[in-house]
Amino acid sequence: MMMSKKTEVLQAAVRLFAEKGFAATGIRELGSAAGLNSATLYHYAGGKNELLSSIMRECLEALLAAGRDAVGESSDPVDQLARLVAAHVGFSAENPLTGRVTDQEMRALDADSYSELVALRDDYESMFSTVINRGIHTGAFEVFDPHLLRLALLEMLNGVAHWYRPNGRLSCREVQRRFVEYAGRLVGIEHTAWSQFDPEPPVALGIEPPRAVPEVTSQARRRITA
Amino acid sequence: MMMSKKTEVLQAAVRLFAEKGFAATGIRELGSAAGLNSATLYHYAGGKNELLSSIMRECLEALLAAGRDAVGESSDPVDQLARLVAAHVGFSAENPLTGRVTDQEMRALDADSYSELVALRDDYESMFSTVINRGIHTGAFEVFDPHLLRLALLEMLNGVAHWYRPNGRLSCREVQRRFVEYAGRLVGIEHTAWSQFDPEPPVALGIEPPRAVPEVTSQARRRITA
Amino acid sequence: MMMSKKTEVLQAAVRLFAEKGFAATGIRELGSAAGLNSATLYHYAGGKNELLSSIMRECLEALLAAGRDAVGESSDPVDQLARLVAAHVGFSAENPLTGRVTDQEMRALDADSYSELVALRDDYESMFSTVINRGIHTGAFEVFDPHLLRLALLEMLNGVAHWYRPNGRLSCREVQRRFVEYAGRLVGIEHTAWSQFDPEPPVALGIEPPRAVPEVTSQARRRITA
Amino acid sequence: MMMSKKTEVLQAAVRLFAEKGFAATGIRELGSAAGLNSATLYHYAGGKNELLSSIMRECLEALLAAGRDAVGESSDPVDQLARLVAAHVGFSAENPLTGRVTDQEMRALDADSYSELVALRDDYESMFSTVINRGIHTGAFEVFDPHLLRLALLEMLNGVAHWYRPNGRLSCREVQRRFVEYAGRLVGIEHTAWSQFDPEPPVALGIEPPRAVPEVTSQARRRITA
DNA sequence: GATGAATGAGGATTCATTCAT
DNA sequence: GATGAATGAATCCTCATTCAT
Repeated sequence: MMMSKKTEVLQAAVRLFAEKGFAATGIRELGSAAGLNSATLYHYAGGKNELLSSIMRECLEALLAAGRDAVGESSDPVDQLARLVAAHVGFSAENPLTGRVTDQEMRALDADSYSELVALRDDYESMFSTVINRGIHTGAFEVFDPHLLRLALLEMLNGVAHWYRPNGRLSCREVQRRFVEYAGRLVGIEHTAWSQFDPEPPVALGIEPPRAVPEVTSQARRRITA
Repeated sequence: MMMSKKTEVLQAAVRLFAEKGFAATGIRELGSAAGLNSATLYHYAGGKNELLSSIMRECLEALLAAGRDAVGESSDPVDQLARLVAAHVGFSAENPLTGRVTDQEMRALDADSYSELVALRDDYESMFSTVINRGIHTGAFEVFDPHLLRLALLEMLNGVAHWYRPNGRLSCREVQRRFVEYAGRLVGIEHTAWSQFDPEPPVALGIEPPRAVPEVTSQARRRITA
Repeated sequence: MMMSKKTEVLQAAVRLFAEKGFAATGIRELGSAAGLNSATLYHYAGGKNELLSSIMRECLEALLAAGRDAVGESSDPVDQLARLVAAHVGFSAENPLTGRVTDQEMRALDADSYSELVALRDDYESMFSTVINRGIHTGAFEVFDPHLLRLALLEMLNGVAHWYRPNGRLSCREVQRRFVEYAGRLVGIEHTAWSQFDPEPPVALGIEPPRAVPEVTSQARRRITA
Repeated sequence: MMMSKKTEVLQAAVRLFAEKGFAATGIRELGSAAGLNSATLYHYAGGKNELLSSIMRECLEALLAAGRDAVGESSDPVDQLARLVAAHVGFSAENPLTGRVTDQEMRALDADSYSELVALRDDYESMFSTVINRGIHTGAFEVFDPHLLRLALLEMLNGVAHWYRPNGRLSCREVQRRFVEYAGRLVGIEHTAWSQFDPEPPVALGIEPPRAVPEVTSQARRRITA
């Protein structure tokens, strides 16, 4: 199936913004990465700022939807946390570049987009607070300082986008399961509670650039770390 | 005591790089933030790139030194991990802007500085691997996938620089103690093991800009998160 | 016939480089001399260095071609020398600004262009050596120190670009014939040998700026020297 | 004997102006080449422009004096021409850097210095005109177009400063004698007329930088051309 | 005599963006 | 849809020069 030109442009933007940063990426660079004249790019995507806010909106809306799905599946906080963590990790592993851009380039947004997108992000993060608080309330979790823990947990999860490599040692599913265990430990749950848990496969965004499929040589394999 | 002009320049640079990013910060902006003509800035600090690499070198060397001190205090992996975590958290809380710049702007470095500073960072991170592996070896830790856990732990610790506010709800010392507990849970240690632990107060870098002491209004208080 | 914009730019550059020197000519100055914003200039011609190397390449290639034509017309060294001298003088008189720039700004070239263009120049100059040596070998020339003579002769010929004025006392053709006589004397040939010689009219480069046609006042006439 | 600091500064300026051109030479560069802070340089030599005009004044006055000496030795135009040529060649060979700067950087002078120094140069060059015209008048020279010939001759002589290398194949004295022969041919004199001529050794200017004495290896010797 | 500090002006180049074609 | 041409503003950095010490 053909990909729309606009999607190609967004993919190129995600790739370059993730690699070099928004401010360090030129609009001609973006154009030529998408096979377009820089003027044509305006036709498809508007200026550089709109490109960025489109990316972040797409990312945060998908993340929010995934989070809502996760939480909606069950009313048990233990289950909800597992699903939320797995969803976040899966999302980050499947869309690492988009995730990194969204995480790091908030400051580059113009005022309007900033408030719009911060609101989305806050909505998303509040789901974690809710679940953690309910787990404590039900006695399932034993947490030192839930507010602080939410910050710690989210940073740990966001970090996945920093180091995950699609052809690394661990599959996405394995990383999801490990992180569910880590999260469980952080909230004070026995390991056994998760043993049956089977994470949902993550959603791949249309704007996440395809991973350059590497020729897997033994040398390359050795360098891949996770 | 007077602060050297060079230090003032570095502080201004840290503040702006942290706030807007390296690429988005202009050299005139840096100059005027330090009360200097942009040309004079070159007299003290060389160009923009040297400014960045100076900052990161200072940061990583101090972090490495703090890490070595922490590990050197004891030969018990449980103790070493606690000290390492407390040192990292303390460093990040005391020098959040410097820490964020160092974390996020690696990609902006020229080739030479990049390899120099990556080497420092790798040295630092390998201390965590060493301690984790020793803890597993002695049976003190029970870890699912130590390599992955080190990644998760480091991201959680680095995150402190993202959200810590000096006048927030928790003091640096309190955050240190909490994070030692979190780290302990991640490696599978009983709470009681840490109960006596008293973290070292962190080192404040000369280049970390002084925190703008806020007038504490009720509105501001509401925005402060940790 | 319209002249291409790129050619206009090169003409402006030749004029300014000849008048003020490469280093003393600003890029904004170049732009406005060509009726262009300095940024637009980059669109047509690349940076200042490319402008210079384009000029010199064009000049040396044309000179080399003219020299090869000259030498190729005959196998008699006497004839070859006459044609070579006439070609060089004609070229210098027709393209004095381009010639001066090429002569004087070698040192301003970047390393790559430098070696490329020095090679062209050496090729050109070696034609003189060859002809002089052949003339000595056949007995047509009687020369004290042929190597030194080639240096002296070439400087004399290059000098034409320093003083020639298109509307001066002597036409290009007259200067050519005189210089053929001078060259003949330097290699020890009787005057009569050249009497029939009729020089080729020189090639005008597209990048040589058009001579400002002067209003011929008596004052101006007095200042014109050749 | 110690050299005055001012002389050191002028030597450094001559060397750099000759090598890179006036406009491309920075004042800090000049300072450090003379072992001075750039501010101190102002104490000894005034600004960049004064440095240049000092150099050219020194050069042209010495050249003019040498020319007057040469012409004053005899009243025979044949002899006068030989002495003038020898003096010019000697001067150029002994002071090539100063000579090149003086020749090429006229355009960089401010208006006042320009008229002053052009006047000196014109005085000097008019000596050649005078001698040539007298030689023609007495029947000693047979010249096609004396005005043009003066131009040709002077360019040939000035050229010496472009290629002469002090440790080259030919000594200064040898080059002088050859060029007297060449000049003689240009004005139509029999070789024999010069056979006894013994050129004066040239004057070395105080501002001409000392030639870097090369280690004379066979390889270096091969690269030296004249 | 000597110099570090300081600066406004200007250096070359790239920027994001628009618009006529 | 697509693009070459165009530009003002901004980029980092270096300039020659002055002056207090």
